[in-house]
This record gives sequence, C-alpha cells and structure tokens, in this order.
Amino acid sequence: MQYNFNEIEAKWQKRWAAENTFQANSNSAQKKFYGLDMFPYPSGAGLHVGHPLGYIASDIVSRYKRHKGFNVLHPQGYDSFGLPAEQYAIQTGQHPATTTKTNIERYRQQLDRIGFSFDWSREVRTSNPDYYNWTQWIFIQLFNHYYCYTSNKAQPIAKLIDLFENEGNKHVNAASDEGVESFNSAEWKSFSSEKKEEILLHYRLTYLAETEVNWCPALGTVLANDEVVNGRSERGSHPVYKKKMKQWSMRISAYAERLLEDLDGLDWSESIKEAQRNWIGKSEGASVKFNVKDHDEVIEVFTTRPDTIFGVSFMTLAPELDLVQKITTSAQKEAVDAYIKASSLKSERDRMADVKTISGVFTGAYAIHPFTQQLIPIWIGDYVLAGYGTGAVMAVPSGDQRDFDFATHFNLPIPNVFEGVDVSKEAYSDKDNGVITNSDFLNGLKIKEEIDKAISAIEAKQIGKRHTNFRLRDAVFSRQRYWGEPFPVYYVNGLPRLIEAQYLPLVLPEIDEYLPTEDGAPPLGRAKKWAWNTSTNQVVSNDQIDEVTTFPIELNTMPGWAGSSWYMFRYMDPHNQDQMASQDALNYWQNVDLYIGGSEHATGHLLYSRFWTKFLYDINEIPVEEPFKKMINQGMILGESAFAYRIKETNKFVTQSKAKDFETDPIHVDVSMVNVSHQLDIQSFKKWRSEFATAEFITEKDGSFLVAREVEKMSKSKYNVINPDDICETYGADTLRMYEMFLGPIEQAKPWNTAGITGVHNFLRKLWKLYHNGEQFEVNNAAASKEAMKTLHKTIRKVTEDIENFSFNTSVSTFMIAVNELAKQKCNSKEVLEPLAILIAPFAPHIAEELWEKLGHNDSISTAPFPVYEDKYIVEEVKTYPISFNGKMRFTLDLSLDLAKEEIEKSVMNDERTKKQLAGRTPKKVIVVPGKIVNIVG
RNA sequence: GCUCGGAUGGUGGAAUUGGUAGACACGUUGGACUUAAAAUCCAAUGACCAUUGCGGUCGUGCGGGUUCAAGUCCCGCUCCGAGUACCA
Repeated sequence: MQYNFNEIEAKWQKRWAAENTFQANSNSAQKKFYGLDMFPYPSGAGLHVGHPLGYIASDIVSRYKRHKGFNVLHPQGYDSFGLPAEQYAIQTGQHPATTTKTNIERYRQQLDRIGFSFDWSREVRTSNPDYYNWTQWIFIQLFNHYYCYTSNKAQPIAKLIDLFENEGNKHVNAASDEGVESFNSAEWKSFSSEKKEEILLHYRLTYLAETEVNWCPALGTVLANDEVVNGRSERGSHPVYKKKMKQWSMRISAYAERLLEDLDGLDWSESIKEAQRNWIGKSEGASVKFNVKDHDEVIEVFTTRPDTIFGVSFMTLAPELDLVQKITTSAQKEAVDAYIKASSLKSERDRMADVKTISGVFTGAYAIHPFTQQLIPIWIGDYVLAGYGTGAVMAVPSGDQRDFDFATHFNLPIPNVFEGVDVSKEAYSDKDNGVITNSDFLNGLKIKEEIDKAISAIEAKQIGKRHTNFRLRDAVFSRQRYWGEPFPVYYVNGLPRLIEAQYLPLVLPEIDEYLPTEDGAPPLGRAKKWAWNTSTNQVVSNDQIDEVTTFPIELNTMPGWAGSSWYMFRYMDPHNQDQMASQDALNYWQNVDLYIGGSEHATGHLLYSRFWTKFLYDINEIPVEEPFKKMINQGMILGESAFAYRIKETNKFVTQSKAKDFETDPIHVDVSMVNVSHQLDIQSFKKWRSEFATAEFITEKDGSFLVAREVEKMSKSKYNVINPDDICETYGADTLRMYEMFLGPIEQAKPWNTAGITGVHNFLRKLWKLYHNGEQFEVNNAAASKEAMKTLHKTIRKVTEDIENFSFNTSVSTFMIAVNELAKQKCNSKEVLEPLAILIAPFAPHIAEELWEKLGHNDSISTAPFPVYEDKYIVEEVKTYPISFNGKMRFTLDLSLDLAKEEIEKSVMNDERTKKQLAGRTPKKVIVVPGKIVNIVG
C-alpha cells in the first residue's frame, strides 16, 4: 500500500478540527504546560518556510507534553494591528480590516496544512474590539497608578494624592519626570484642579508629556527607540529626526531595576539577556550640581567617575537643552544659535555617521567648580546626548577619551589627575586601576575608595548625591496612525480625562482616507463621530462638542506593541467579557513554560511584555512577575538566491562559468526556475517578465545556462522565497516538519536547501513500509526480537533526551537509524511498532495517527502515553574496546564488560595485534578505562 | 570599539564528563532490476600514499600549551555572523 500523504494529512487535519482534539482545559487537576509561539503579524506575503521553523519545534514539544500527561495550552492568534495593512490602505483605499482579514485567512490555511496542534478555540486578534477592550483597560490601570520606590511597586494614584495632601511631595519617593516643582501640603491644596492634574501627570505610569521623539516623516508617525535602527525606521528604512511633541509615554524606566535584576532567573539565551542588560544600561555614580556664574541656573551632571572631579576643565551641554538659551552670552549667541540649528537639522543617522568630526561652540558662560571655586567654561557639543543622564557632562579630558578629543580640538586645558600616567597623547580611562593625584582630599587613593570618598564629600557639601542612571528611556506610546487601538481618553481644557472602564471598548471609528488631515492631525482627525459625551457616556458626533458635557477624543492610537505586551495572558481565558482573564485561569496557567521566536524582539516586545507583566502583578491582576520562563530563539532560515549575469547595457545573458569574460550585472532570478544543478529554465525565464522575452543567452557547451547562487535573507524582492504549501503538496507536511528539524540545530541560522528533503521523505516511506507487507497492512502480535527491543529502547532514550534538550535534528537521525535497523531485522512486531508510532507522533503526527488507527485504535494518538525507556533492554554485555597506541586507535577488541582492569589489560596484551604494534617494545604504561578505552604508551 | 555567538568532508550536520572524529542525510561513483527511464535495492565515498591483500601518513580556522589521550580544556591570534554604539 502506497504512503499517500496528501490523503492521510487532509483526513487527520479534518478529524482534529472536527473533534477539537487539542482543546486545552482550564479546570484541570492535571499538571499544565503552556507552549507559545511569538505572536505573528499576518503580512500579505504569507508564510515562507522560515516562519514555521519555530512553530514546528513548539508543536513537537507541545505534542510530546500531551503524551507525557500534561494539560497543554498551545494557542495561536494574530498581532493584527500594524503599519503594513495601513500603508496598503493608503495606497489602495481598502480598509485595513479587510486586508487584515484576508491575510489572516491565508495564514490560517497555511498553518492548518502543516498540522499544528493549536487550540484554535482560543484564537485572539489584537484588532478585535473584544480584545482591545482589555488593552485599553490596562492603559487605564497604568494611568491610575504611579511607581513607589519605597514599596518598590506600582501604587494607586489615590495614595499619591493622599501623600500630597498630607505632606506635599518633598518626601515622596516615586518615579517621576525630571524637574517636578516641589510643594507642601498647603500649597497642594491651594492648587487648581488643572494644576493638580498636571502635577499628577508627572507621576502616572502612562503620561502625556512634551518629549523629544523619533519623528519619521515618511511614515508620518513617531517611533519607539527599538523601532529605530541606525537612525532609520525599522520598517521601510526611512530617515528619522528628533522632534519635540506632546505624546503618551510609558514610564518603563520606573521598572528598570526590576527588569534588570529578574533577568537572572530567566531561562533565556545569554545573548538576549545581555542585549536587555545593555539596553537597560545601568550605571552607578553621582549626580553633581555646578552653579553658573552670574546666573541662578544650576547645571546638574551625571558622572560615573566623581573621583576625577578635580580634573574637570570644561563642561559640555547637549545643544537641545533649554538651559543653553538662558546662559549663552550675547557675544556668543549667534554662534550658539547657528550650531543648534545645524545639529537639529541633522538626522539621527547623520549625527551618528559623524562621530569622528568634533564640533562644539563656547556659550560664553562659566560654571563654578564646587570644590576649587575655579571658573569652568561651558560649551555645547553634540557628542553629548540630550536623552542620556541630564544632557550635560563635566568634562575630564585626562580621564575620558571623548573629553580629551574635544579639549585637544578646541585647545582647552587637560589637567592630569592620575599619578604616574602620561596623558599627553590620550586619556587614561582605565576604570579599575590608577591612583588619583592633584585632587586635594582624594590624593593617593585607589579608584573604588576614592569614588566612595568623593561621593561622601559631594553629599556632605550638598552639591549632589549618589545616583544610579539608566540608559533605558520611557517608551513613546502614541502613534499618528489609524490602524491601532484608540486611547480611551478625551480632553477637557487640554487635559486628558479617561473614559471609565465600564464603557469600553472604545471602538475605532470609520474614516474616509487613511491619511493625516490637512492641518497635520493624525488620521483619526478625519472621523466625524469622535467626541465623548460625559453624560450619556457615548461616542457622539464632533459637532456636539460643547466643552461642557461633550469633549474631543484623543486622535493618536496605540503602537504595535500595546496588544502584544499582554496577549499571553488572554489565551488563558480568551472569551472573558468581564476581565482580561479570570483569576482561576491565571492561577492555573501562570506563565509561558516555553516561548519560541526570533531574537529580533530582544529590546522591544520582550522588554515591554516583561514591564506590563510586572505592572499587572503589582496591581494583583496576575500571579506572576515574568511572562516567559523559558525561551528558545530559532535561527533564521535563509534563502538561496539565484543570479543570472546580464552583459552590461544589453539584453544578453551569459552562463555563470563564462561571466568573467564580460562586464555584467547580476540579476535576481526566481528560484523556482532553477533546478538543483543550478540550471535555469530559459523558456520560463523568458515568460517571467516581458523585458526578458527577447533576451539572448550565451550557454554552456551542452546548451544549459547556469546561474550563480548566494545565501541571502528570504524575501519576495529577492525571488528566493520557498512556500511551505508547495513542499506540503509535493512531499507532505510530515516531511516538511521533519526536514525543517533535520536541517540543523534550531537556534542556528541556515540556508534552505531543498536538495536534502528527499532523504527525509524516503525515511517516512520506509517507516510506512515497516507496517506493511506489500499492499497489506500487517503487524503481528508475536514477541519482538531482542535486537528489535534494543533498537526501540535506544530510540526512546535518545528521542526523550533530545526533546527535553531541544535537539530535534538529532532525533530525526535517531528515527532514521531506528527504521533502518528495524527494516534490516525484518521486525514486524506490534510490541515495537506500536510504541514507535507514538515516539514519532510529535514530529510526524499525520502518519502516526494513520498507523495508530490501523493498529486498531479509535482514539487519536495525541494522548497515548509516551513510551518509557527501560534499561534492561539495552544492557550490553560486550564492549568493543578501541585499543590505542600512544593515543592512536589501531584496532578494536570485543571484551566482556564484567572484566576487571587487570583482566582487560591481560587480554589486550595477549592479542596478536598488540604484539605486532609493539614490535618487541615494552610498554611504559597501559591505561585502561573500563567500558571506554585502552591506551598503550610506549 | 564593546558584547555575545560561530568555524568539523563536495554539502547540511553528529560526536556523553576529555576516551574509536565525520553518526544520519544529501551529493557523487559503481552495480542489480528494466527494452529504456524513473522508482527501488546493494556497495564505495575526509585527503594523500600503498594496494593482490595487510596497511601507513595527515586531518576538526591558525600558532602554542596541558594530558596516557584534545573537535572538546588553557593561552595567543585570524576570519565570519548577530547585537550595540559618542551612554559621561
């Protein structure tokens, strides 16, 4: 009987769907396992063979856990708000919801065809109002909380108001914006409600503030720091500029310390943890205030080297600082203004590319050194970033290379504060060694001590204090876009008010065009019905806005990461209308046991999710502090692009081996027109694009035309995309699943090469044949042979180990070895073949189900207990010892494992071959490791 | 620059705690079956030398070291990939 994979796979996919085979149960006494794939964005391009790699791995583990008796939650859904659908809407006028729906349907078809054991009854979509109701709800909770550093958790804003009423804000130990004015209880009480609201906004965990943002004109929106790559937008690679705008932000910086500390407890790859550590960027030191001569203004700097404070010879401020305007002297004003203008016009990218050029301008003002009272010139320079620390540095040219370069360039003094070190050529920036000199009370101390001593002195003088600074910035949360969650916010006198949670969801309104309005407002500015009536609590038409009961609603929408920051909890109870998820479900499922996805989300999604999880934990909404206990990052599957060489300025192509004789341009060719021997199908190529219809070809001697190949990222534009549907059609989903695993270690990037797939496909056919005799399914009930049992148990042991270690490529080899051995043994025994079917079920579920059914079972194989390895079947009595001479293996010798060291040595020394190797020499030493090896030295 | 990975046949990749390097698969070559092809099956396949057979030398990016024994451990490099980048 033929292995008819198409028929078998369709049959079981239908059965699984009809019988809800993979539905998870939230009320279970069973132990739980939660396996999750990173949330897919349903792009218009559909899936290519790289996407399912991680899904296959998590599916194998999920199926394995079901066999092991776990109640498994293995859901899937869509991160369905986002830029591409909206860009497409702008071009075509098609509603993004329509595009999204179409894309999701295609994704679903493709996913279904690969035979995943997803519980589709739990599907979520972030663009669905039932879902974003709770995204909006979380936003409200964030708004209604602040971060208290004393209790080290989020606290209700009402508690903060109490504190303000009782004692003002002098002793409040809370996360807030820079430079919040201080007030006492009486002052607070005297403030207007508007003023109070403004102050509270400086403390709320999500807040509206004028901030410097990454503005991307091409996309018409701001971007978060992690969405900017090398000064360009991650999507589309458009230039990004700095701009001040009033935006919603998330006070993730309040959680910096916890986000950093808790990394240690996570079973994630070291590289992702390290990326997060760097992104959070904790540094310890001191903040120090410098008075400005003839001004009331104070310059506060952050430094990790307060011990070098006597080496300060100038100050540098970021040009963007407001302070610059205030202190610049009239003589320098023109130069300073010109410099500020020039640097604001540079994009982030230009500024970064310009690292080597040193630029700056003197402001004319002087700071006063707090210890020596010396006057220190204040400069501005764009090597100082407004966004880090206070945007000002105390420049110590002898101890910092950038300060040194700046000083050298502008001929500023370089006072040396290091004993016995030459600082005429470069700064001495060693942070572990060195002794301070020329520094009054710090002279002669080692770095660690002197830092402490310097901070004590600074604190005693009340000019600063010990301070820990984080690189992590608050995350901009507004997007000037249509296709995202609306904020549940309306404005009264320009101040934000929140719509109460009971009136959620606030549903995205319809608009005529997905573009900003003429006066530059976000697309929601086009909505006709986008006002909030506070007496009826409804969205009403804009013409009813009276600023008494009816007010305008926020026009920005939330960013892509809003919905994806908490979706892992919604799967636990996806249809709950009253809560984000029930306490029972949250307590039972806890968090994700295994998370599989790419490492590109290291500083975005994976950090934001951790932040929201900690917040939800703080407000007692969920029982865990971390969303993902263990994570595996699958490597990218790369494409193998094909190039045909076209002779410059002609329509003539030349085969690869002769290309060097001409001046050519390589042209990407669709890989579907190229065979495994790299020969191009010229006829298809001519039909492919009209410009090639009349192309001429210089071929090899045999008339074939060879292309060049190169490994690149798989992408539509490179014509190297391999579609999993095609593989399923030709070889079947089971083959695809096993082949993707067989390619190599899951975490490693690798090129897709279809050539090897036949090996895996043949293996499945051999497996099928084991259970058949010609046309007939045939498995006998006789006891299996000793060898067959040994093969089986060896396989059980290795496969179990491999799954636990995520080493799926080696399990596929193990199965191949098992089937080869069983075929050789002519094993046809149910005692072996039945457990074998279960073993392979997580990898190749369709063929396993079919064989299981033929073996006489009515239930799905999916919960059949996983075979348990038993030692007794593979106990060896004899070991084939490698016999080495001076470390080189010369021959092998079969010896009983019972033998003692001395007996082994005796047998080896008596062997003819030993005598021959020694050729009469007497060995100096004989090393015998029982069960392992014998090595004769001499 | 810094951080984290990686480098093993023609190819993808195996190799327990340091203990037979190259499992498994692709590809290639030869053979069987066939009128032929495909499919299938069998055999060989790291390089070099030797060959009737037995065998030998070299070999895991490079150079050292530790050890009876190193792909694996240590020291110093080279190259490739990823992340990050004026972070005070």
